[in-house]
Amino acid sequence: MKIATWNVNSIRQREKHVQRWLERMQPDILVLQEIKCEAASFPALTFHGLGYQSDVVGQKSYNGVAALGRIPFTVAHRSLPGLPADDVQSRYIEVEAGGITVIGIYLPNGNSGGEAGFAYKLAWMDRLADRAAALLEADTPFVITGDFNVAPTDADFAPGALGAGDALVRPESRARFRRLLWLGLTDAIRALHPGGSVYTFWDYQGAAWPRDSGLRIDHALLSPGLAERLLAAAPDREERGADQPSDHVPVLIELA
DNA sequence: ATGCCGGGTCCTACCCGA
Repeated sequence: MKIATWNVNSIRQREKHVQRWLERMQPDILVLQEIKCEAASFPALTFHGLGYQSDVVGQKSYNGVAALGRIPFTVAHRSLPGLPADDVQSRYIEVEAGGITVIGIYLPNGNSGGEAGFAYKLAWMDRLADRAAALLEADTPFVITGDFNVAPTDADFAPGALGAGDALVRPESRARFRRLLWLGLTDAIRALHPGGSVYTFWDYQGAAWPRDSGLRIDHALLSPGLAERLLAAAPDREERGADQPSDHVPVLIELA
């Protein structure tokens, strides 16, 4: 089973990129982040023509996530359980497919909005840990994948690519990421690539891509049973070299 | 740390991302 994630930075700008990538890689499930549109503007017909059903958690201008599947899937949640009822940010989709729960997330960046914006990120991560704990308690096989906006260790960003006060590396963000691991989840990319740079994002500015000044912030965390089935996990760097690319590349994992 | 790039939108100056 192949499960993938991709922050596309506007699906309307990246429709052709996603189409080509689906044809090339044939993931069973692909979750998307930062689609930056409402459901009515999502190019569902394009993907349907490739054999993919879709479900969209849309939002105008900002955020927005979606799931695409070439195997049947059902939607379990369109928002992160436990968040306040008046939270309007579209950042979470949870689907069930092939006997697995696939959670696609666009975790808040935390650098805008001052300390309140950072507190929102941390609260979101606390609710995510609650959700993971509930699924572990129920013995549900699951993967949480998407744009976590956390570089877990200093090996996960190029020297100089981030300042020490950045919300992507602040100790509070990293502590909450570690809590997910301590619950028993496996960081799929690091399990198979324990050393070195395995970046998933390169800024558009400052020639970050040609200098390979990247970040590893898109992740796939596996429940214990799925970790035993892990065959492959890697970002697809090739996509960053495409014409008019997203600043993130897809991350693909394969399970036996 | 930022806004050099590249999305978005009450359409064009300003907000946001990481």
